Amino acid sequence: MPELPEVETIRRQLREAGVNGRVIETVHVEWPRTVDPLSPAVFRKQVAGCTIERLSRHGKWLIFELDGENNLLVHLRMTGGFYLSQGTLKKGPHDRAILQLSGGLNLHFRDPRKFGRMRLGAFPNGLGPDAMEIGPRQFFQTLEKTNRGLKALLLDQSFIAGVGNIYADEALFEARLHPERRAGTLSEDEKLALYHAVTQVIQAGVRNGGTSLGDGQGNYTDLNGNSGGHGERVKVYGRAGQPCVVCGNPLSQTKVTQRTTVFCAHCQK
DNA sequence: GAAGACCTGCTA
DNA sequence: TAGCAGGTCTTC
Repeated sequence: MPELPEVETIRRQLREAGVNGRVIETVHVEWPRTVDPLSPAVFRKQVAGCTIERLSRHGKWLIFELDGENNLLVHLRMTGGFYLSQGTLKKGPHDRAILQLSGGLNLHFRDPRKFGRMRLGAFPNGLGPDAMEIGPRQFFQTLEKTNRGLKALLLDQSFIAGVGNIYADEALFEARLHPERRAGTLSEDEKLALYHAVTQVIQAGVRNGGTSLGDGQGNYTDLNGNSGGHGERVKVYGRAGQPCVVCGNPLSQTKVTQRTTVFCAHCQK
């Protein structure tokens, strides 16, 4: 569930909570595959005793910059999230890993579907420029190298890092471009519209503290268990059959690259 | 590309 | 009970 804005919200909240500067004293791994390919024992050994110097992010990866050789790289995948507790450790039902930090702060990595991953490394591999930082030139260059469908391209993290299913649909709607439109057919104006749409949608998501939809179990909540405020601003995702906010025609739903895709067949060409 | 794998829990 | 989910990997 979490895309760039949700990860960024969590990063900011972790920083505000004073996680950086603390020593990781004890590491608990409750679901071994969370730390794959390392064994829990090796992972614990490598992480325990390190200081969290800074928290950064690239795309959907949260980066705990450590004082050792490695950084702790975390991907929340579909249902991952963090919460904090203080004092005596009480494990929650979906906790997959817990870092006990200096000062009695416990950082719980919660992940009902167990897809989330914690890795050790300098930096996550295979990512293109971050969606909050990509410039128009860079965006255009990559766009011009391919003739793939636009939705598939936006979801490709090696093209642009951080866009997921919700924000891809929202960006394509804002740009008035059909999700299966081929990159090679875009006019200069359309390329620019897409660039602005992607950056605007992502930035709006960050400003509003991320997107939560419905109240399902896997739904995104921030560090404090609160829903993101962007859900009510979503114009197409999850609104199939409802009227387009621009033209009033019902929104269409299809599958593109095996992902649910909602768009306005009238407005998006 | 497409399809399956990885997983659980909610909704219809 | 079947179907679906905000993500990525691997294997055709």
